[in-house]
Amino acid sequence: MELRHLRYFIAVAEEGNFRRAAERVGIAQPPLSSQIKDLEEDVGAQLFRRLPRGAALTEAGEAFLSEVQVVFGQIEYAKKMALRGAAGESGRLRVGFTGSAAFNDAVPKIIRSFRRAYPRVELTLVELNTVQLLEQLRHRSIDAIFIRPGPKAPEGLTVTSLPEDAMMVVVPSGHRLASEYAIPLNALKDEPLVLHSRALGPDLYDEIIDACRRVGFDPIIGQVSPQITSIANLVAVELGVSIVPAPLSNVNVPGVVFLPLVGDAPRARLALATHPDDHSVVTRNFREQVRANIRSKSMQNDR
Amino acid sequence: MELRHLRYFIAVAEEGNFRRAAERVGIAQPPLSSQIKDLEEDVGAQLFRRLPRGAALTEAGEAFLSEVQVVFGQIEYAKKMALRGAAGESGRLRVGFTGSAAFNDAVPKIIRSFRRAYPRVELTLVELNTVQLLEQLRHRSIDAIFIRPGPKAPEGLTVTSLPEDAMMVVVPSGHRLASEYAIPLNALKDEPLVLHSRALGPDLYDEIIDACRRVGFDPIIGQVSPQITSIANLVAVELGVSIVPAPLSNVNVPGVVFLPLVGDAPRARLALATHPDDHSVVTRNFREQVRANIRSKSMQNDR
DNA sequence: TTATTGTGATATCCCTTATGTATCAGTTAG
DNA sequence: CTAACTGATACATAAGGGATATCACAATAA
Repeated sequence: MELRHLRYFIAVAEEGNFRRAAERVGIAQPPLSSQIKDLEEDVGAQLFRRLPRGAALTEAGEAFLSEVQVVFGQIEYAKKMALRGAAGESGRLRVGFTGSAAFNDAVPKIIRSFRRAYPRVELTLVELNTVQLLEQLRHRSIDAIFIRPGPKAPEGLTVTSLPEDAMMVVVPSGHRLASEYAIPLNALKDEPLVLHSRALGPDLYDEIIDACRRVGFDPIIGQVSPQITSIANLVAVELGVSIVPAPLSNVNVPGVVFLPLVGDAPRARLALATHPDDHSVVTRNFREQVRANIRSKSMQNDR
Repeated sequence: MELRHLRYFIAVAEEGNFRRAAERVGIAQPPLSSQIKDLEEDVGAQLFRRLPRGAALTEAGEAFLSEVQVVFGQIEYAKKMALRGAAGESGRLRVGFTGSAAFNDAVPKIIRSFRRAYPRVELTLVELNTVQLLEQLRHRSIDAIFIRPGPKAPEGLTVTSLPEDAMMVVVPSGHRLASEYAIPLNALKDEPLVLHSRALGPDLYDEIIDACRRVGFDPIIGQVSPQITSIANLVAVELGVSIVPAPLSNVNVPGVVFLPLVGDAPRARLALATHPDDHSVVTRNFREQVRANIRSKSMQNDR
């Protein structure tokens, strides 16, 4: 059976007359009769009752018609969806981000604006540490990740840099530095530093250590935090002080004070990375959306 | 576009390889490439990304596939429904009946058993008077009717006779005959007779008048009832007595008594009529069901 | 009745087009 | 580099969808 058979069948059913139906579908009557006959053989039932004056649907034909009419609509819909897919307006996008990136207000803003622009794209969000994110991205089980990279971009990935975040010092409320407005980095040289495990995010870890060394001291590593987001909580119970990306100060943790750094300070870079072999239109659109957001953000024109 | 294109497309999508897909659909690889190309042109988007090692669906292809897969299932379903339709297992049946036929217990029993046997047939029930029923049947806007015909069957219709009902006399509770067990018809010769309008059911009307004449009197026509089913109510308010098909005595009307007739009495024939040009399998099945019910009823083997 | 008209079915030829064969161009492995 | 895959291209072939002419049948008109 071919769609042709169904087109002809519907024409005859609607015209109730082979000759007119033939004219309508643009062929002569005899081949139409022949095609209908073929269809009836395929279906296994007579679809029309041939009358001296036209043709009427049998019950089999009625039943067949009512089911078959939707086929063409379905195919049209399939074509439409294919075009949408080609435009990246539908599909799937799996986005990963580190805990520290999540608190950067640009990231949720980007996610929101993408969702508005492509509401038919099925969006999955995953929070993992940087190492896991990079691994998943290489396996193509995630399409795009927000990470905090080191001074040089990760190799073998397509990277789009986002505006850097400042870093802030976190000290317990009762700490001697708590009342300062801003402090230089080397004010921390005798303080035990609460840091996340290097294995979770080596670049940000190294950035902090390197910055300390640049200003002339080797930091004392205190408690190791299992997640970046819980550093403030460890500081609150006076296990040390820490240095975190500024957006983390948005989290309200009682018992800690966030202080800006002056002078040479570590940088919290933020970047979007995608797989270089990923030519998916959805991913491309997402990267484009990120760039558009960077532009509008730098113009203070977001939302 | 033809179904062939979709079959080929699905094969390539599932195999991820033109050569294997070609083998699977039983053609050579070059024509397969050509057909897919035609399909892509028709859809207006590239459906496959041709890789050095096989072919992968593009996003357009993914979207197209997910919509197109149901098409073949739909067509198979259409074929199945066509065969069901051919067997009279689906379709529509419009059944009409007169008010007096509705109270014959055979009629609802037949409807019920047909519904059980052909649950997919869409059954419509209409209650009208005999004249209207006949008219609708001739226009083919009803498929089958239960009527109370005269001594000779209506002409130009396919008629199946059902068992006759006895007729009973209805008198007000306070009537002088109310205490009898059974009465002869001519006991009513001086009583005004409540009858339905002759226009609603001329055959039953004539049958009653004729029976009275056979036993030697011309009945006095009293109140004319707009419907057969309300005759008992008119009798209850002492507008006269009446003669009705026995099944109507099942209706509980306070203030009336139903009495059997002895000797020569009018007959309440019951018949199913269908249109002779109606070769619908559903209608045929319904007639068959009626005959089966008559047989089982005569054996007291119903339900 | 007979003639006419309109219906779908049949017979036959033709030509479009789907398919097959041979081959090419590109990439990946060994 | 060669061998072995991949899909694309060029061209020949033949299957079959379609056109034309005609038939058989029924309803209608004359």
